[in-house]
Amino acid sequence: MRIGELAALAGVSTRAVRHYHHLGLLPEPARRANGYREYGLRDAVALARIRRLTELGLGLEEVRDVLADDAGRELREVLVELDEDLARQEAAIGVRRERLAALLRQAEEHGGLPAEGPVSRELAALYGEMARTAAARPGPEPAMAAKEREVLALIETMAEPEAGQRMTGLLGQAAEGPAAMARVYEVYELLDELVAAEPDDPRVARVARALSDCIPDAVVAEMDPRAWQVASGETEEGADGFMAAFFADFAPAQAAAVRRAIGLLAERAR
Amino acid sequence: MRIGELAALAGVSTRAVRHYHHLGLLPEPARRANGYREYGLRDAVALARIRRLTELGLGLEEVRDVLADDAGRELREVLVELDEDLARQEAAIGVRRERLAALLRQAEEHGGLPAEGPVSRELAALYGEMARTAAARPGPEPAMAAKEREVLALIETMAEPEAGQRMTGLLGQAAEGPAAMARVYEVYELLDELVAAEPDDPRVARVARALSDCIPDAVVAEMDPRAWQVASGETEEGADGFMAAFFADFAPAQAAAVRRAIGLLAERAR
DNA sequence: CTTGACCTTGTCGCGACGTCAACGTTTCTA
DNA sequence: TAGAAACGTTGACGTCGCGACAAGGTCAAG
Repeated sequence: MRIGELAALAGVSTRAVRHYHHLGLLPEPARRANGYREYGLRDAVALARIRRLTELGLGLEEVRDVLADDAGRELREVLVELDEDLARQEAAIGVRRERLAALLRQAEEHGGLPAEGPVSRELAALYGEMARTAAARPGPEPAMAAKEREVLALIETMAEPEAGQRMTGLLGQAAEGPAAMARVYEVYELLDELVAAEPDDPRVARVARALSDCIPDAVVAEMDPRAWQVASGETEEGADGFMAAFFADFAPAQAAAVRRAIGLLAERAR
Repeated sequence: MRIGELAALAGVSTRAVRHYHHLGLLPEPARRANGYREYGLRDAVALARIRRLTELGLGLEEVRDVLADDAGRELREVLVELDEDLARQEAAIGVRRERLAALLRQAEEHGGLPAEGPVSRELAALYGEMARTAAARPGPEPAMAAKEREVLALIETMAEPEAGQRMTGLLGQAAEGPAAMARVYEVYELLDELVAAEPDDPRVARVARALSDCIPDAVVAEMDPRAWQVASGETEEGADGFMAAFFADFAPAQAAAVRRAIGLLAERAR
């Protein structure tokens, strides 16, 4: 047999056969006078075994080890290990398919794939409300509003879906209705004015109070108690660094205002 | 944020972030005076979206397309396609795991993994019988015996398990018992003598008859009718080329003897 | 003699980064 | 104040199982 016949017999490519030679998986056979490799049934048997092992999912190195040791002991271990690996892969694929199915279902129920733009329908609704409010107000939209959208999107993409959507839901409840959202926008403008201020600017306290006043008591009562630690700066170094990034993205005076607002909310929660 | 903080926030490596920059997935942010990249929450949002898409299994090129088009239409198509792909992978893994489980089960029932050495327990038994016969006979084992083992192993590794094991079972039945196997070994020696003979050597006919006489009528009756075509040379060019390799591995006179033996069996089958 | 199907060796490419290398910057510590 | 540890920068190579191509040599048939 020449290499093409051998390869066809085993159902692999000639390139693969040469590759196996190169890796030492399959011994190089004798050559004809013209340099062609000359194979016998022995080689077909060996190649078939290689192919069966690779089809089981073994890497070529593993196949070589198994063929070399030829003990049978090691093969069993490798196969068991391989099966565990396959089980993990299968589980991972299952998870991904479930998430895909969830995404596609959600996309059909209310158009809008969560993987892009606003994540959840709650957040999409909030974005819509903000857009309407901005359109109804004179002048350009406050820069703070855009930043707020970013923060919310980040929270939803990074936190567990449950927690993220709960938070968005709370905020949507806090700014429910055009009037409430209009007040929020006024606070955005106040925050915008702090962009170049010092952290000890007297306006910081007033903005913090205005921000706190935007949140109704019902919402404050349901907020995550861990949030109150943020005001004291405890979480800045710990956890996932999210809050650090959050505050670092603000101007100093803005960060101070937000921090103090959270402190006010903490007091109200008690 | 510097790149390490961003990466930690999103749960990826800094290398991955730079990779995304390189591919144009994530825009290069402004640099500090020292050349460090400076990131904001915007980038964290973008990176989180990239990560979610890649975790769904999209390739980076696909992610870039999706982010660029931002239509949502295309994303749905990609996701559906991806789900089909995952389904295929899942099925393939399932098949592999089933085969693995079958292998391991068989290995426990009677030690000996089919992926190495003799394939089935029938063949292992046959090998054992051959070894005993060879030990009981004077002189070295005929070369033909080793070749026979190779052929049988090849058949079992390449054919469907069912057909291969049936064939081995038949042969085991044909050479059942020490006396029968001893007669087979005598035929092996006759075949060995033909290694340098011409195809028209008068011994060819006698060897063919001896070979045919080794197979009892009960076995002939159960053999695959397609085998009879082999004697006429019909299958040499068709099918999978296995028979071509089979005969090519013999010396010309040996091949002729086997072919004529099959012809004799075909007559007996009628 | 050409054509086309085979064979030879050798090298690059893929996908999503990991992992040096060789160097500069910042920050903590003795 | 020096040095070390821990960051950052760009660039290039390694991974895995071959596929694809280059640039030829060999062989049977028309």
